[in-house]
Amino acid sequence: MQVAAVIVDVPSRQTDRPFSYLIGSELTDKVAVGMRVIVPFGRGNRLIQGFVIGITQKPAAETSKLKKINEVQDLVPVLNAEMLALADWLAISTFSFKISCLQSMIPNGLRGKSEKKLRLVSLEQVDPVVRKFFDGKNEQILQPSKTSAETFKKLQKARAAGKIELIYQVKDQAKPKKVRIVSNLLTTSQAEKLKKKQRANAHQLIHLLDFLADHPQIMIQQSVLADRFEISPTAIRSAVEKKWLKISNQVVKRTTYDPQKITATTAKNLTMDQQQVYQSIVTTIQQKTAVPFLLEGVTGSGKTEIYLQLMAAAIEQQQAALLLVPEISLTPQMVAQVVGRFGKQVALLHSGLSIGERLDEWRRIEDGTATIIVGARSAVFAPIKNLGIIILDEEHESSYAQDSMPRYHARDVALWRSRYHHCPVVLGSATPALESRARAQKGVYHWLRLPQRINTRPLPTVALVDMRQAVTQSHDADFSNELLTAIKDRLQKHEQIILLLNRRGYASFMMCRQCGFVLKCPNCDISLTLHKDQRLMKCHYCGHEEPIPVKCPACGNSKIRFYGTGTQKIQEKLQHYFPTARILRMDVDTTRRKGAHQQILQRFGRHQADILLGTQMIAKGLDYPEVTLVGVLNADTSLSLPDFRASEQTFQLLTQVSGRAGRAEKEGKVVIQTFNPQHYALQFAKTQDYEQFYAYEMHLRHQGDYPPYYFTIQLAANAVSEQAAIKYLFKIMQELKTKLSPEAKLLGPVPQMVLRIKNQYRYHLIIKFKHEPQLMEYLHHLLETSQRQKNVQLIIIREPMSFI
DNA sequence: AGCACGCCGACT
DNA sequence: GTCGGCGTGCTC
Repeated sequence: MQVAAVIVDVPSRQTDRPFSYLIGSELTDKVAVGMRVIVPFGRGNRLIQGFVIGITQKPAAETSKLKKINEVQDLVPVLNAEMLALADWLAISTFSFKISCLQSMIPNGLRGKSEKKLRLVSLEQVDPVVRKFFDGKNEQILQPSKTSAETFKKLQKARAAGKIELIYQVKDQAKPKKVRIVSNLLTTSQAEKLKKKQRANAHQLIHLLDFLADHPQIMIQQSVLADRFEISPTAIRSAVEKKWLKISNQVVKRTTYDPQKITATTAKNLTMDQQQVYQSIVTTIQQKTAVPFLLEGVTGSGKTEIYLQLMAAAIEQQQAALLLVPEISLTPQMVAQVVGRFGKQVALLHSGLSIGERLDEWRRIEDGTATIIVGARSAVFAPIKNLGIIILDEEHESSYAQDSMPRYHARDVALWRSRYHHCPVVLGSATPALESRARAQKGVYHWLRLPQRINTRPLPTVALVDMRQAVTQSHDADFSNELLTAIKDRLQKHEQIILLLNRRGYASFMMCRQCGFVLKCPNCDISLTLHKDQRLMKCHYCGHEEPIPVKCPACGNSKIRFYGTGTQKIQEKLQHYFPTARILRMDVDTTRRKGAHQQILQRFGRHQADILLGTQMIAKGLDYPEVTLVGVLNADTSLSLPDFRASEQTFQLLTQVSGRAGRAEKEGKVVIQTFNPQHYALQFAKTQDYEQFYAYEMHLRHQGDYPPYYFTIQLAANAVSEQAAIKYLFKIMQELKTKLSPEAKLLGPVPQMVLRIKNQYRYHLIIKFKHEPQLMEYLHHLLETSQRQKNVQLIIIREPMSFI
């Protein structure tokens, strides 16, 4: 008998192992490793999705107790041997559930959605609430979020009484797209003849016949016919009736860009520096060796052109290329560059795609139609079969690390795949992550540098403004006179301005000036954030929201104030200073709608606004020649965070945003406002000297025993009882002390930055170590046994982004 | 995660 | 005496 090992879609510690299912005779030859199946699971035999990770032969005697696979969802496996091996490695190295790893490798559209359908069996003596739920129909899908607790209970009761039947089903989320294809049934001479017969005022039909005469036997999408050739649907309908045309439905792949709208570009000549870098890397493509490169190149040093030519080299060898960029850098500009060079063999994967578009792009990669793959973090799992090169641009970007299970870093996955495919990886950045730069130092990565800007244009001048003094002059804590003067000057010259509001670890909250009361979330230990546009106070951790109070909930006084600088407030101020300036604001509020982000950038690019005001998201990958001034309003809010990476992140942000000034003919200026002008991160940002920053920061990391000198692991314990969480971690710490070598360091248990979230107390323990061969195994053992510690949930995070 | 089984309080 | 609360433990 054939038995399949199935990883079921139940993300929990206890179900994180293969379950055996019988492959019924009707499914033999239809089930293969890597396919999605639907299986009954648990006592109620509810149907859920699963992945087949192995098939074995078993004697019939051993299979009597096994359940059978219900259905096979694929004709061809969605996961190949590489992906299954990668999932194994990912699950182990990131302490994640296997199912979470597998799910993150396929497009969302292939992820089955479990649904519960209720069927009314008997109409006799049915509770009115239940009757209302079914609303005249005899089947209804149960949506727990939309069903009231009362209805829920009544439904359960009716089910127990046998009046309702519960049906489980698994539904696909994406459907293939069908389009209407118009086929011309006329020959040129027929069309000409018919044209002469038309009445002179039948403009539409004559126009259509002209087209048909010119394009005999053409098959074309109806929408294209309408858009490009301006043939109205009415004319098409009447032509179909006249049997000139035939319309049929055809399954098509949705496209995410239109190559015809993008101008083709050709390879540019490389400078000597670029040529050298290119040569070192291209050799490893040709020799098919897995060499990791760190390409450290200042902004404007022409990294992108090298990427494009390296990808072309891979294509020349009949291999595919993967380019990873941070989500926010995946702008139409960026896409146009790649598509302009490679045309329709480019596949794009980013969050702006619909489920269906994403599925189609994934299929194009999978079947080998697309060989140049550009995408954000999760594109690192693109099902590319024959990889020639992987490029990770802006490799220091924290968005490459996923902060939910599986907590992977795209860089690590890229390195793994490079070893699997025997192809090089290029990690590119102007400001590499310290870890990467240190590895280059040690020779783990092959270090390449581009120290010169391509046109030898000087970097923009950077001015640090000491806000402690500036405030006394301008009487405005947000704008110094120096910045205001600079803005005024650029506005007069019709040049553009980018203003960055560094809002990391910063939000506007409510406080009573009478009694000092701060409005907090009832479930979490965090103050609620003001969302002016939605007229709500919101909790960013659990989603709790409540109306904005008009008087203090504690003392009833109406002297309440909202603290913290929001982009909205800054925009109002700015408009007050410069009444005629056109200001675009980009923050979470204005970009919530899909595509809004791109829209704002495009408007700014077309110079339909003078000032772009925004948070972090405006700092990346924008290249607007008209921008000659970049202002950073509050450089140090991110510095004050109790996090060992605070300086690094501040330096990277400031360097990056500075690079936005003066990219073309005009010289750029950067004004950075700060309350800590003497801080080294700001001083080095002023001189834009990464190497010096690196040396200094490494010295501090060494002193503080921080990464990259130590590896780190965070053990987080969440529990309703504060004592239980502390006690559990304390027990682990005692045990760890006996297992670890003396050079390993343990910190904690200490409360996490936000002590309580969703009514769970959160503590953690940090392990810093250099070489502990037994540690990973012990931690996995810990997770397996932790399920018995019912009241405490243990989460293990390898190399956490911060310790707070 | 769900779902059933099982053991204690407030109702007919 | 039963209904139903949610603690506990298992899912091929």
